[in-house]
Amino acid sequence: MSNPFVQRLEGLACLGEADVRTLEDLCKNPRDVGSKRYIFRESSGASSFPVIISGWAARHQILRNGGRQITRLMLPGDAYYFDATPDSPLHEEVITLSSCRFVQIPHACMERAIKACAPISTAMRNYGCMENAILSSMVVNIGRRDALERMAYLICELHLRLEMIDGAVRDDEFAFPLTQDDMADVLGLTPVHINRKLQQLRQNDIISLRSKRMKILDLPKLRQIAGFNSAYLTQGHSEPHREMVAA
Amino acid sequence: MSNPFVQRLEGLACLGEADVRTLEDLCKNPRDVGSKRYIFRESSGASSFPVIISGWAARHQILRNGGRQITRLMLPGDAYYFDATPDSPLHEEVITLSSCRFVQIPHACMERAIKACAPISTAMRNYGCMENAILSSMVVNIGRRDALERMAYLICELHLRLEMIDGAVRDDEFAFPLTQDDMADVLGLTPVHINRKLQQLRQNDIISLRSKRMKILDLPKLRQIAGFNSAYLTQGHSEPHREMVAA
DNA sequence: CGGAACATTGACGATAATCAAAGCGAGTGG
DNA sequence: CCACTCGCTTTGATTATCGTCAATGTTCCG
Repeated sequence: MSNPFVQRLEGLACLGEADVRTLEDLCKNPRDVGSKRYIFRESSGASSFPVIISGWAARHQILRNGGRQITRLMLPGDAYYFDATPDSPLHEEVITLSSCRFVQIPHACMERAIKACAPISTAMRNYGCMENAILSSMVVNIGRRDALERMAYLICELHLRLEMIDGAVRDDEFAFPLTQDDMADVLGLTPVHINRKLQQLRQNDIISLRSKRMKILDLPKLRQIAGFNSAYLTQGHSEPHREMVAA
Repeated sequence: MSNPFVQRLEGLACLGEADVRTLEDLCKNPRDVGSKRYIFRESSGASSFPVIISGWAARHQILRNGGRQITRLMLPGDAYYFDATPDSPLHEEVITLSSCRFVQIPHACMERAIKACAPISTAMRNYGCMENAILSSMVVNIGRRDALERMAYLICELHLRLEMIDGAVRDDEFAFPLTQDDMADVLGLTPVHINRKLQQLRQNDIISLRSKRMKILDLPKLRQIAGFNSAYLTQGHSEPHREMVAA
């Protein structure tokens, strides 16, 4: 199976054979770690950045009151590529949410690759834009949707992102390593509340989630709750999830 | 006064004289518009992107229930530069929040500049990373801080961003064109709630805000409430704003 | 002067947080 | 193989932050 990071970049710019080889060179010597391991710690002068090959990870920040917010779920092919010359200290850390295989790419090597290959430069720029778009949608999700909508949206987003990875989704079913605590920290809610809303989705036969496997039973309804999908948005102002059974 | 966009990019990469000239060429023919005008509408095939020269603007999304979330406040020098070849439709629009001067840069021209000048390419890549960092901090802010903390954080962030622009801040005082409705849509709250929390900050002599001018009276306390500032974060787990007078 | 947009206030309601306890399930060690 | 533990999930009761609704005030502008 080919490298998901390379595949990702191929989707973001037109790469030549030489570019692909250059990237694959950067991804040699992957490492394996277990769940809940830090693979990037706050340290401004970090000289390399992690790229996820398999498994899930997350970027998060810890607040002074002990609160935690995950800012980005990292799926296979995702990288924590940041400003190569950061003045501002990075508050974010990267932690694995499942067993993971990942590579550490030295910044200097990536810089070299970017200088040498224009398509790689374009791909990385576009990667930043894509991350940006996902972050924007997270802001909207957390800022303006209620708990049920948020959760539905998250599931829709993950479903879509996973579909773009070889063999990650089959019959709308996929591995889902997040604990309810993790989901709470993604969505800005409490674990207890997550639990209750999950059950609401389950009882309405919209999803099933057991032993770290998620199956979407009713994708249209899930998307409707989430207000996902541009098609839905442009269909005019249809009503939110009124027809759902009350909890 | 020099162009704030060029200054911004100069802060993000080391530009040569030729690069600066190229960028200044891109910024010819600015346009002026009044407040609450769209300067970028949802339209996937947009051929140019806006750059703010003076005034404030915002990227936002409108939800199907009429809700609105601002995902990014755009200050002078900020651009809405997105993926040059977007497959996914853009849901975001850019609206001015005050009278604005801005330029529209054709994507093709920016592409050409990026191809021709490596430093510009680097600067734009870093610009994306910087936006990313701001968006991450917005996610944390909205996801895990209460209303008062959120507002304090927003003010701190804007103060810091404005300080980097020539003449925008003087004695911790600056133009602040946001209405309370705008602030609500930035912070994921309601206007009524914004109003009450603003008063809390005013009554504690932390800020003053009158006729679109913000003055920070007690920056340390404001930052303390917000949990801003890495210095503060690393000072150990000090207590949140307990000493504040209850509303 | 009149109107519109924006800000302020109060009363009430609802969503989500908090606290606390019990249940479940997978892996570990005796 | 069973008891035990640990992490995670589930449940109930209670609290509080924030939202909603509605009315009044204020400021700005033509």
